[in-house]
Amino acid sequence: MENNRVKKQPPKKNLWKPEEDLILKKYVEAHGEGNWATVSQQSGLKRGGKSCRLRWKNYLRPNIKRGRMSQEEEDLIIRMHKLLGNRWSLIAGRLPGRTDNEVKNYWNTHLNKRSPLGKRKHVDSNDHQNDTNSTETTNKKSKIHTYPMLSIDTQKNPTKESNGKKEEGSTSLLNPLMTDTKSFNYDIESPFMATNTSTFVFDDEPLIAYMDSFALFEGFGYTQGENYAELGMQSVSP
DNA sequence: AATTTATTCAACCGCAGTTTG
DNA sequence: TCAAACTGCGGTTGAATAAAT
Repeated sequence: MENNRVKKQPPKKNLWKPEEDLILKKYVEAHGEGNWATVSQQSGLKRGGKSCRLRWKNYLRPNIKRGRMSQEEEDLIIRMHKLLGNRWSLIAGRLPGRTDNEVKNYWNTHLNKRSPLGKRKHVDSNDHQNDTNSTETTNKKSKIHTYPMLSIDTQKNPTKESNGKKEEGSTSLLNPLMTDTKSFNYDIESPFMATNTSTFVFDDEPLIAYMDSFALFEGFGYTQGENYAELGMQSVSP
């Protein structure tokens, strides 16, 4: 299925061509990253800045790791997704050489289906935000973020969702929430527990928010086996 | 062998946060 | 202070390919 997908590459609409890659690579190596909006003008590429940035970030930048995820990487994705939800850039930040897009795709195609509740759409179908207009509330940057493990209702947050730059691979998942402790509601769900659909709402910001999420994550001290047992999941190769 | 269905993943889209003038 | 431009993110799409019929 996923093997030998590169054997033949007929021209595909909007797919980057090797010569385009070369131009972009040389340009970035010469001028550095950033200023993506001007790349197409300066380099002659007929691509938008966002497309150039994405191509560089996901395929051209140094130290990109291609190919199958190792068991260790897969385990880490599962564990981190339990903690972080769909924070793909954060998860990818802990996987050297892997991109958020790759992690996201891998989750959606390989791991999500293994979840007892199936794909995210099924997960969402079970929660409050999917009552009626699910497409509005679950897609894009909806104000209510629902993750398998942790969701943060930012509408109840008087401050901005994030007051700082999202730091790729950083440890500041909950840091933005530290700015105001007055009225946060955390809906914590446990989709991996087949019978548990409980929702916990904290009126006060939990202590967890003050901790480095990854230090916390590591501090759980899970071994992989224990972690899977807790998740009700099994470590199964694709 | 031909057709249909399922899967994968690169790329795009829209939104929100940040920066700049 | 504000608006426009830029940047980065997660969700979604759709072509290519594999598998099933």
